[in-house]
Formats: sequence, structure tokens, C-alpha cells
Amino acid sequence: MKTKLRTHFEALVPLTDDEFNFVHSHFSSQTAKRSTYLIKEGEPVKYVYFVISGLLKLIYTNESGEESIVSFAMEDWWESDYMAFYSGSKAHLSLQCLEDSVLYRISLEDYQNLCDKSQKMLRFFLQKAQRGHIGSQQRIISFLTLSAKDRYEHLIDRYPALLQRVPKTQLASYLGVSRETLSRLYSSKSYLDRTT
Amino acid sequence: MKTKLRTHFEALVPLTDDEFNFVHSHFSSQTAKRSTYLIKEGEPVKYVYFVISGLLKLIYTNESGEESIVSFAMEDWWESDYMAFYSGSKAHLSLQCLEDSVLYRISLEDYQNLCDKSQKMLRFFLQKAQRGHIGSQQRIISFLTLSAKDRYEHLIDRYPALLQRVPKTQLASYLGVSRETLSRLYSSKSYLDRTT
DNA sequence: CGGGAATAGTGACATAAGTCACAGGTATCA
DNA sequence: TGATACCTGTGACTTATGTCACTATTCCCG
Repeated sequence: MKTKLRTHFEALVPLTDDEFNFVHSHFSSQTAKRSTYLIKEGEPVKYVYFVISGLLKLIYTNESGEESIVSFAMEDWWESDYMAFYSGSKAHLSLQCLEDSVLYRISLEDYQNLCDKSQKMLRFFLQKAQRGHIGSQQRIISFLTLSAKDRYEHLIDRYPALLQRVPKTQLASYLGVSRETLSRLYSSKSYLDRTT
Repeated sequence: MKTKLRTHFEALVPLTDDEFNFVHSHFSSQTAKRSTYLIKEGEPVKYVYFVISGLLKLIYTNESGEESIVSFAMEDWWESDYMAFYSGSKAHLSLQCLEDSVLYRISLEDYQNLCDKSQKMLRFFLQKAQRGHIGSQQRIISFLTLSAKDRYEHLIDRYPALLQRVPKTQLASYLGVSRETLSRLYSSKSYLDRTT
């Protein structure tokens, strides 16, 4: 587990043993059962989480209590309500386990300390943030240019494992369509309809 | 103009005169006429741009040649095809002036040099990337949870000046709806329809 | 193990949005 | 300044998606 974190860092920045141990000392580990909340809307956001194993969903809940999945977070992903985390405000999003999960986490204080003391980690987090931004931008492009069906296929293409691990209802929520519409995209009935 | 850049940096990180001059030496300035392309799909991406004045649009063009507006970039905004810029690959997006614009720009080499030599600027870019990520995530949430009309009102709420500066056709493209649909959202006809 | 909750498919219908076509107005630039 | 391209609204129609309801099946957790 410690190795997994190190490998993850070293994919972007090389670290000596000492450096890694120093970095590692800023993190704590946590396990969480399926359906547990790591972040709850309205509460303070103490940590950014790194997923060692398991699966999380980041969700936005509207005034009517309907949930939309902003993001899934699987192995090797970082997740949090970043806006609330960095600013110290209350969460607008919630982070919930879809599977029993093993996590590393870092507090804002430790994060800032780490960035102050390790130029390498500052660079690491910069690259992560850049990639996060690029990833979100691509998702925006998929909303601008693709149909629900194409967005679904695109998603399954990139993350085939999701289909096994996540109910379709949740995939629909991530894609921004109703579960019924997603269901019908691949029902035999819709194919018959089209040929008439 | 130089002051504008400094003020922008100092909103996040304080700089001495020497520090700022050092930073400034990594940038070059450029002016560009309305409708000029700063980045063209398929070509290398040399720079990240900072908008001193004017207005840009970042666009994605699909196989049929239809454009979608990924982002507007107004005063004090940074913009580029970041994926292509950081990786040195060809642009998947284009960046075009909607108005005559005055810009600063920085090359990848200068950017990396600057980050190596200035911890402060590394922190600056980290914060910019974080905010970029958060902003894109909020746009995703608007696609997941809002109707076209609500997305439009949300946009005008945040950037009222856009309404004066950008034709509705372009706003529609940014919102992911057809120009006709956007037009009808506020036509008297649709209000009449609703009352019947 | 058993029962309640979650998941998934689907029919029937309502609503939102897209597409194509046309016309009048406005901006732009050679 | 005048021709041209762009912008905007709108009618008529098509298509995509949402909503509600019901059922069958599967999955958990106590």
C-alpha cells in the first residue's frame, strides 16, 4: 500500500527513500465500507483522498434531493470537494464509497506544509491539477458534441471495468440522462423501432 | 500592461520588483485582430496566453466541421490547448479572437524554466490549475443538473458583459444548444405557448 | 436465510430540443 | 459605400429525452 503511493508519485517525480518517507509522513490511511460518506454536503472538508483500492463517487445534490454523479474515483485517483477543501468552506459536494475502499488522505495543513517543503511534490500536485482540468474539459466537450449514446460508449471505452462495478442507474447519472433513456439505448425494442 | 500582469500575479503571490522583472522576462507580448487564430487545430501549440484586453474563444471542431465553444477567455484569463501545450502534441482545439486583443504569452520552455527557478510562480500556476479544474467541474454540474434556459441565465448572471460582446449564436454553442432553441427561450411566442 | 431495497426493462405519454427553411436586419471590410 | 456575410427570429416538423407507472429480478444485510 505504501509502495502503491510511492509508485504513483514516482510516475511523475522521482523520489529518494528519504524524500518518500518524508512525503509519506504527511498522509494518513483510512478504510471505509461501501456506502460510507467521506465528505458530506454542508460539512467541512478535512481531506483530499487518494484511492488505493475500491471505488468512490463524487455527487452533487440539488434542492429536490436528486443526486448527480460529478465523478467516479477509482484506484490511483485523487478526489475531494476541492473548492471547499482549499478554501476551508463547507462542502457543496458529497463523496461516498461505492465499494469497500482503502484510502490515503492528507489534510490542508499537511498539504500546505508538504508543498512548502517539497518542490517535487509541488510539481506533482501541479501536474495532477493540470490533468484534472484537462480531463474535465474533455468531459465538457463530450456534453457539447456527443449524444447520450455516444457519451455512454465513450465512457465504457475508457473505463470498461465500470460496467461491472457500477449499476447502470449510476452511469446514467454520470452521463446526465435518465436511467430509462440509458436502458432504452440498448434494448432490442429501440432497434426494432428504428427499422420501421 | 506590465502592471496588469503584475497585479494579476500578486493577487495570489507577492513579488519583489526583482522577482517580477525576472518573471516578466519569460513572457512576450502580442496583439491579434478579431477573428485571428492564436491556435489552430492540428498545428503545434507554442504558447499559453494571458488576456490583457479583448476576448478569445476556445473551440472544438468535430468531423463535420461544426464548432463548439469550450470556453471564452476574457481579461485576466489564461487560455491554451493545455493538453497539446504540455505534451508537445498537435492541437485538438483552436483558439480564436472574438475581438481585437492584447496578450501576453509564454512558451513551454520558458514556462518550465520559470517553474524551476521560481517557487512562487510554481505555486501561482498550481492555484490557477486548481481553479481551472474547479471551474470546469462546475460547468459539468451545470450540464448535469440545469436546463438550457437555466444554464443561459447562470452564464449571464456570472458574465453579464458577454451578452453585449458575443452574438447569441456563440452563447448557444457554449451552452450546448442550437441557436434556434436559445432564441426561442426568450421569444414572446414561447411565453404565449405556455399559457395555453 | 429471508425480506426489503436496489436494479433493470419497458409501455404510454409529455416535453425539450434539433433541423430545415425563410426573411429581415445589421455589421464589416475591401 | 455598397455587396456580402453574419446574426436573429420564427414556422413547421422531427427526434431525443424525460416522467410516471408497473413488473420482474437481483442483491444485500440483519
